[in-house]
Amino acid sequence: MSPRTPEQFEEIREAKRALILDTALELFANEGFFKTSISDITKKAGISKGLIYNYFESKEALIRTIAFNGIDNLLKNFDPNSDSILTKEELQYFIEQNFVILQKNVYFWKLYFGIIVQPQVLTLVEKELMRLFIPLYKMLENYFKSQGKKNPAAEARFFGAMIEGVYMNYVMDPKYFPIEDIKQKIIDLYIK
Amino acid sequence: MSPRTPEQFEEIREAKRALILDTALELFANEGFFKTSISDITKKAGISKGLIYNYFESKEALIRTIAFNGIDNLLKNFDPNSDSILTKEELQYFIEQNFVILQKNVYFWKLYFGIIVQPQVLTLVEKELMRLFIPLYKMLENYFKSQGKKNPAAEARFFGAMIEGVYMNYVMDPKYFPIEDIKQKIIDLYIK
Amino acid sequence: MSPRTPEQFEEIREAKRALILDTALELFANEGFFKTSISDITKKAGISKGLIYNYFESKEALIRTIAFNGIDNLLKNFDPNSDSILTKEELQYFIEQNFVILQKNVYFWKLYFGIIVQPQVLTLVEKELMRLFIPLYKMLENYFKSQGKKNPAAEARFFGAMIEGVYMNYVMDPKYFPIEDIKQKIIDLYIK
Amino acid sequence: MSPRTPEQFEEIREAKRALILDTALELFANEGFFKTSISDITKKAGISKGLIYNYFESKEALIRTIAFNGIDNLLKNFDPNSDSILTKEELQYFIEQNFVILQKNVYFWKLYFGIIVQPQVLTLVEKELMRLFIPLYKMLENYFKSQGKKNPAAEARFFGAMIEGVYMNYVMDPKYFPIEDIKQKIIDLYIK
DNA sequence: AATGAATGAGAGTTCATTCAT
DNA sequence: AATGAATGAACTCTCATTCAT
Repeated sequence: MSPRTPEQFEEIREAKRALILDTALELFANEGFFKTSISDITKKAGISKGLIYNYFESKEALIRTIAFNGIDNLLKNFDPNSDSILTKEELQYFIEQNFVILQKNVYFWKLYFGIIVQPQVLTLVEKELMRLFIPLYKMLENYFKSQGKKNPAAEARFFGAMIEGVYMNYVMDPKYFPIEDIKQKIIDLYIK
Repeated sequence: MSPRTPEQFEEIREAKRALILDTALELFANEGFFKTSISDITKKAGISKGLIYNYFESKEALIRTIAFNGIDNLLKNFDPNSDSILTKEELQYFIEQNFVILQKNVYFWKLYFGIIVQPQVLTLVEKELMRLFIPLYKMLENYFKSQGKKNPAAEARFFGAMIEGVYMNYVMDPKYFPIEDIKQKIIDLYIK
Repeated sequence: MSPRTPEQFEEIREAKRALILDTALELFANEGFFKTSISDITKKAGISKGLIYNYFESKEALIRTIAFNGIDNLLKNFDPNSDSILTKEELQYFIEQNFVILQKNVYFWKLYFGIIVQPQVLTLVEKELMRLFIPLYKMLENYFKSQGKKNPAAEARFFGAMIEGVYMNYVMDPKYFPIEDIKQKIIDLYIK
Repeated sequence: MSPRTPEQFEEIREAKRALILDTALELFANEGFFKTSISDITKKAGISKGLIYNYFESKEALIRTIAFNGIDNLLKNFDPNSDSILTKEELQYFIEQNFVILQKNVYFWKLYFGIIVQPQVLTLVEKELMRLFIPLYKMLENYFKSQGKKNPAAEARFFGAMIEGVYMNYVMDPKYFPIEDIKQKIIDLYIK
């Protein structure tokens, strides 16, 4: 008869919040942000339409939260120190980590591509996403400079574009894309 | 004041059709398919809302036409003969052609990425787009086989993914992406 | 830690009830009935959303209670005996009392005008409000009749309308409305 | 078969616009702005829900248009020249005009009171409404000054408040409010 | 061939109210 | 007595599409 304790409420909130985020991520990733209605999300999550606004201010706030969560989660796995220069072994580890992360976060990467290819749509999110990759590019640039490359910035951008292309092809067709062979190919290319 | 000949009518129709397609392509590419309303297109094209349905059955038919036109236009520039095997010189030409086409069709490629990253959205279009690239992949596979590569299919997919990654980075940031350096880098990589 | 007596419970209930009524009055008056949500009230009162329904059946019941309380409180200050006929001195006192009450209950009067100008909205409340003014009108009518006025009913309604107009202007702009001058003007007008 | 001429379209638009404005004014006046939904308006006007947005940007734009139209229409009947000073005869005409206007625009005045008593709701409209009455107050002030009144500003505000009170009582109960008697009473009061 | 007024389904969002605790 | 998560109906607004002219 007595009300739930604040801790109980907090538990409920956390669980429900996570349910909404997970459901929304899956739908946004698979169906696209615009094709996914709030109704779609609440139906799949088994909650009422109103409840989602108890947890998120708006549909855009929802995707922004998802995007930032994803990036946070991502960067935890990298922690690139852009000042120190990578050794070849560390680059190999970095590449391999990339593939681990890719395969563990397919939904997130689908969403990521859905966002970046429509810049005007979610400007804020997109700008933030970009900014988060800057340290990674810096790190790569430093590495290529240390390797005596003539144009380390271009090398870094090529590396990034290549990885992004591989990511995109994988998330679009994870079943048949020869991800292992391609990982090996990239390692051979950069680690000799 | 004399009545128009059937040929003149046809000319007018063709011009209007092209106007609609061009306008829609630009808007779809820059603003995204969902953010672009039929009204946006007719306003920018200076025509009435009804007229667009005189030429296209629906908004989806419109984007499908644009996508197919783009692909057609694209393949004209390649005309890959998947039976004959490329020489190294031909591959170099193929790569260079790729970059020419990329830079000549930025709008189309923006649209392309907008479409493929949301498969469920425009299933038909996406399926067709994929199918059109099969001969190119076949051609690449044959080439890598002729070069004695162990896994020519994976090599082809890697090549395709890499190109796609470069394309995507270029269309998102054509001003600063070091496209020339990267073209050279790819040529060096594959042509030695 | 000793259990509370029934009297203490009653005290707590009364205090909570008053808190809700005061908070709601202020918000209804300043922001309007429709613009004020139950959430707004509970937030400002520092209570939970459920609690308000422990004290009031519905949002409409809440405003109805507020309106009736206000009127009760008002009439206590007048206690017009509609049978006995006012002297000039008593009318002057009545007028002066009016201005005291106006300045002491600005929130209530704001709410009052918010309610009466939208009759269909809160029919019940509005009907009740009207009914409560009948004795005042009767009293005024009697007074004007005793003063030999040809049309005492019209005189009473004019008096009422004038007062209402002054009230409305005051609550809308209490800082700059020259309330004292106007009180004097009315006294001069009716008391000679 | 040929499309309507621009003139025909203009005619249609004007007629429909007027229908929407009239319907909305009646509903806003009688039921209140918040109680009246866009659906209520379109249902009563016999049009589809979407159409209203072909003519007005939003519900607020709709009430703003109605309010400004009403004021425009009103001021046309006054055209107060705030520099020249009214004679007694002109003041009498002004008062009589007031009552003509009141009785011809009952819906507008209901709406007017609905708006001004909820200042926070439609700030913009309300501010504008107020501004439009300034010349009238100025004119009254000048008149009372010319009559040798000690406090012409307060006299003007009292006059305005009294008129407003009468207006409000009339629109709330036009059937029984003794408007003619009260008009005479005011004329007697001010014209002697 | 061309117009744009009109439709209506469905979107995102709000909020009075309920209810398990 | 008290909590706040949860509901669902109703809201404002959008937009692809239709159709009379």
